[in-house]
Amino acid sequence: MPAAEAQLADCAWSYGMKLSWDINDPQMPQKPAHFDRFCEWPDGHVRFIYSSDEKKAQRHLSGWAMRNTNNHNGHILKKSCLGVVVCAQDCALPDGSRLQLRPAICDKARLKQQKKPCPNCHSALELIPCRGHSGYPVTNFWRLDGNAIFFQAKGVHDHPRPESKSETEARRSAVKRQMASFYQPQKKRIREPEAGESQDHSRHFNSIPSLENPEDLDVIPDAGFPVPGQPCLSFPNSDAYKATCDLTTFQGDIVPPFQKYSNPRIYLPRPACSYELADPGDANLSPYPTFYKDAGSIPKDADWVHLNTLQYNVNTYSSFERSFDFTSKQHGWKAVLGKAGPGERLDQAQLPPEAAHSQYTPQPPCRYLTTAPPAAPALQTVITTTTKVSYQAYQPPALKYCDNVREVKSLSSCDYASENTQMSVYAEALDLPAPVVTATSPTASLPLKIPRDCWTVRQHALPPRTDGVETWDVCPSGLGSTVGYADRISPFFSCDNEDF
DNA sequence: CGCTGCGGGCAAT
DNA sequence: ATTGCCCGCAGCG
Repeated sequence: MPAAEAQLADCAWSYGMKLSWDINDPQMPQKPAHFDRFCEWPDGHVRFIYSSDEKKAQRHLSGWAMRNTNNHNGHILKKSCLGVVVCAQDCALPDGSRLQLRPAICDKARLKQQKKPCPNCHSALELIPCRGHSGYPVTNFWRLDGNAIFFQAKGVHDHPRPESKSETEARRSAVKRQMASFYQPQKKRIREPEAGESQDHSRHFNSIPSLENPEDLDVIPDAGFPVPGQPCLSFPNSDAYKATCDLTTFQGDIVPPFQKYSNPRIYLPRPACSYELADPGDANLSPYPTFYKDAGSIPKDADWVHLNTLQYNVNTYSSFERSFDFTSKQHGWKAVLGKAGPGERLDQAQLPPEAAHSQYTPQPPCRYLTTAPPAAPALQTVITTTTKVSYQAYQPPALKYCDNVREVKSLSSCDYASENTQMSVYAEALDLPAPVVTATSPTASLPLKIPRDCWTVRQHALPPRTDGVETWDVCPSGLGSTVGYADRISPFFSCDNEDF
């Protein structure tokens, strides 16, 4: 897996953020010196510059479920996030994680999808809309200019990651094959793994955190979770990564897949830029042979059929969430939003974004990287205040400058990282309320372990924009990272942005 | 059948 | 004017 790791490491570095540009600029940077590796899970206010030869950029792919949004600008493709489909009852999958399906992009298909029952507990499915951009869905912008594809994201996803597109597709194709083989009379039930699907799954199994009592575990997060500041991290520890790869634990849905590790430290090695399927050579690692609990009642729904795989594929960071009381936050969020079924979106849309943000925020590791020590009461205060600030900041683009570096430093009880793993972040992006919650979450009681316990945020003397926007460098210690850290630090900066 | 991009149209700000 | 979003259409796999 060295190649994949290298890829991730590359992906973690954003050239696009080093340059000063906005997707709406009349002139894009001409002839970029080099291009960014494609990042499948961009989060936060990030910008990438891809080569126009980059296939995935050409197709405007994203791990997030992004749908086309008409912005009446033929030159800039805008997409907005659909969120994630979860079980309305928040039921636990066999491994303890939560269902997180990829919302169908097509409206009709999505409605249909939401009418289906939870493949795990048969209760309703529920679409968690994305409100990561000041109450609106996170938006991604694509613009082709010359030999470069410019990508800009606005907002921080305030929901878990859905399945990636490749995972969904793999699952669908797997279902087809599954059904095809099942309906062949006397066909053996223990199906042989098929390269096309197993390659994907094997990769994801490799990334499965092993756990029994997630709440008791130390977690070293990486990009397996929506990470505004580090959407594409490399594995912090490849040994640990391998340590979670005992595939024999996935050979049945009765045996808890993680029981072997009663008290492990969890590494969440899910590749953030996992758009490539793994080596088909791992075909024998497919979970399918032991898939069905009851071969006599094979569901026809793709989500059903592939559930066992899905739970590993899509929830590699669910254990992380649980480690941070994710579910309770989710419930709190639901409480605010009211009960919802399909079509809830409209109801939720009526809510002030502050409510959603302050109640429901799956907390990316990087947010915890700011090991802010405040206790819960302080958290509440900050949430209220900063969300307001953030929201206000979003309207009139009156710039206040982010000049308090010390506050940033105080966010992380850490040393300072090496210079060559830095990324730049524009202070202009500091506008989102969502990270406020997380940035101030007390981590002292949380079982989180941060890689090298350190992030660096410092003012950056990079190409000053004429509009007075300043640039910041943010870097996780010892790790290449990307962007969006601004979102985490925004509340403390009380920065307004220029509202891209 | 679903994904994707396009573009008309509407409503709110 | 901008932004968000709904809708339908067409091309594609």
